[in-house]
Amino acid sequence: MAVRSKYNTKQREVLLDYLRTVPGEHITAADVCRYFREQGTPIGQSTIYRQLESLVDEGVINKYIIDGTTPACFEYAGEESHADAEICFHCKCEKCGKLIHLHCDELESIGAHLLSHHGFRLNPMRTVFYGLCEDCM
Amino acid sequence: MAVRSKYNTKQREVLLDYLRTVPGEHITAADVCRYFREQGTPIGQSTIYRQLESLVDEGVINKYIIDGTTPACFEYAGEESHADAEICFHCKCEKCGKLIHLHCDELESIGAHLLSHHGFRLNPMRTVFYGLCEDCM
DNA sequence: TTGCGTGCAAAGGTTTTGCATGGCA
DNA sequence: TGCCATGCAAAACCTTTGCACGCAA
Repeated sequence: MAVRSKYNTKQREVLLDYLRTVPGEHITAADVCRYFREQGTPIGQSTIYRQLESLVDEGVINKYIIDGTTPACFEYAGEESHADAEICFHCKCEKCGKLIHLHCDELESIGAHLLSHHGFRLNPMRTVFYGLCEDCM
Repeated sequence: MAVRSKYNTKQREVLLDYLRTVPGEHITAADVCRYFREQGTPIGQSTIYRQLESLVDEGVINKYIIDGTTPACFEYAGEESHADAEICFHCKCEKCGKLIHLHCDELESIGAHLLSHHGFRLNPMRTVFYGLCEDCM
């Protein structure tokens, strides 16, 4: 990973600028489209999809896929060495569809447990806990 | 959960019959459609999607979503009463597609943790851990 | 008889692709 | 100058929905 794209275009630059202003937030491709449209400097959606894909490959942003029916969301991860990258878990309510983002040390430990006891390297970015949220219980 | 559907239609019956013949295999909605079409007894795709959804709700089959662009796949899980069934977690390898069933007290404790600390009632039947298995690491 | 299940067709929504144009190096 | 990136439109894709008809209980 960390394969830089060949060209440094204006679109790539402003997209990165925007992503840097919302670290830790989860935004969709549609959010990005809307943001630049409302700024008066729209970017083609294919460009946005293609740039986001590149940035994921480079490790600059993370991509979260919740399920097949909701759009994928992206999160700025940082451009330095990301040894300190935060792990984010997701809980999705089966009833109201609400998505909850969790940063929790205890949950992070299950990754280590799965690896040491079950020989399985958990990918938290792809893993979603299904169940019932507080309001729907 | 485990809410039986009200009617026992012919389509539901043959769909279940088919699923029972491929336990442990991962099949897509399109696979099911094609199977019955080739059998000469086609079933409408909306029926298939709706029945599969019901069966997931009832816990008879599991649904696995790899990502947003590939079709979801389903796996027969069994119809025994799940009232006293032990809790079973699933790990799916993103690379080879292998599915691992886990019975583990430590993992079960995360359900309690999610409930007490995050107000979220985990549904283990629907939750899949994605990552890499031992062979693919 | 009641109302759920079915099936066709069409919509829905996200993501990808074709292709001509424009811009970076 | 040589490619790559862009952007528009349209396609591709899986899945869901509307609606009339049929069938289970």
